[in-house]
Amino acid sequence: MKFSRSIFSHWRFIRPSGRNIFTHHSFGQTPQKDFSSYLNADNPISALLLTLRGGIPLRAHDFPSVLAACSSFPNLGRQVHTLMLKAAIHSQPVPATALLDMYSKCGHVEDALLIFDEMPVRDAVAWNALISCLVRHGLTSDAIAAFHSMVDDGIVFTGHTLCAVLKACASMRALRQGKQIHSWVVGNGYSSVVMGTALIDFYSSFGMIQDAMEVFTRLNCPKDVVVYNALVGGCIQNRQYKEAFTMLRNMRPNGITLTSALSACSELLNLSYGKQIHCVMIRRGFGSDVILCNALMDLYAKCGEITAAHLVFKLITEKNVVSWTCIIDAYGSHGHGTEALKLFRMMEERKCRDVTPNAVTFLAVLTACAHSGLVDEGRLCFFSMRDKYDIDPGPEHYACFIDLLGRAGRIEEAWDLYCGLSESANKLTPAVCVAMLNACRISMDLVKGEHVAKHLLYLDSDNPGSYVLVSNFYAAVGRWEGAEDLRKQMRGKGLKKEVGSSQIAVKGCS
DNA sequence: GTAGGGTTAG
Repeated sequence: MKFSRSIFSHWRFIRPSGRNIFTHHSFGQTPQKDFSSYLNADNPISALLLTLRGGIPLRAHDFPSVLAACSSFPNLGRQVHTLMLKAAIHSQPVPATALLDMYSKCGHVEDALLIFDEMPVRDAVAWNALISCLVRHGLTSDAIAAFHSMVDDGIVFTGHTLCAVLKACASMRALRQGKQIHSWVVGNGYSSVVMGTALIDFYSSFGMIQDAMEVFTRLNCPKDVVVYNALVGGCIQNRQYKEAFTMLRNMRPNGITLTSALSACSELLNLSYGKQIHCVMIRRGFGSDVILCNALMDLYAKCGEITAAHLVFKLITEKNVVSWTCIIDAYGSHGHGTEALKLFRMMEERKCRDVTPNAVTFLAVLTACAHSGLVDEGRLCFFSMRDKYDIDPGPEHYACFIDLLGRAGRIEEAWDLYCGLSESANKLTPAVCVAMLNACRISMDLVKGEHVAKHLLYLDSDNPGSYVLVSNFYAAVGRWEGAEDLRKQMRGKGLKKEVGSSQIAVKGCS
């Protein structure tokens, strides 16, 4: 790919650090040496595994780092808890706080709270860990209550406390209280880059991007990539794309920055910036990153660059269900149904864990069949959802399949499906009715069509689009008086069909 | 031992 001028050309090549905690995982002949080297090399999981296999016991001060490494492995974490009980150090503030945090990060809130309850002495860090745990799990009012209890207990709160409370304020939509924290932070010299990030995130969540920018500008300490990302993300969430791209030009991005940048490109359908971000991804060693590649692939496909989308797909080393769904949808929505089906079969053949097709994948496959008129393939796929994958087809799958049958003139088969749905009211959605009505229009079936039309107008009586569709149906089958009557009903209700619109970036970013 | 950034497919 050639780019005349890159907006991101000065971004330097830096490989992301991706140290794997299992990298040094091999049990040598000298466990004692391995044990301490694992701990020294910050590879606590391997040290823990040696301990659990009857090796050297962990020392009291080893527990916090081992627990921190267990935050994605709850079963290991529980085993560490048992070791702590045996060593009678489970109630000491430092290891107990680490234990609380481990349970919190593993999603075991009840266990985390139990640890806190059983702590005989609770210092500020223990309280902070508790408040963070409550905020993390959406228990915001409990978090605020805990903050008050902490103060009541005479514990002096810290910057950590205020960051967690600020997050709670954002999710409770407590703007005034959050602003109070801001004033307090400024007045008492609690500013830091972390606090600044929390404040930027807080103001962004209220759409107050100017205030977020002011926090950033006034930040009187070295700015790191996280605080930049918070502001870039805030700008994008608040649709301030120009500001976001200006910031992007003046920073050194990491994977998270690029994720935000790609989401902005997708929102704007801006392929030019997308291609430049693609170059940066390659230069910075993110060329195979599954999340970034999926987003990029989708952008290429949305912009009609199907070959580029496929190239990106091929480069993903660990393709997930989203990657496969994306590429199937890319081909399918551009009328390449056979290619989409070929990819779907390749996906099925993989039979790997995590790459099993899901409901979204099936929708992509059905859409692909519908766009290319592949009736038999579509039918096979529709029925394999339940038979082979135990996925209950949703109304969107029915709508798509009925549409496919309707276009092929298979009105009776479509009707049978439609009638079968009448028993489950939640599946007979306006979209299903629209698909069935179209099928009736194509087959000029007045009786069935009138039945469907009636139901559509019952379900979607305030949607002008439904009246237009029904009116078009009557016109198509030659019932002009019916068509005119519908238009009159629509006018009588004061409904007006909105004019369709679409947009694509031609120059610049907005 | 506790705090800050994003999450991709319809």
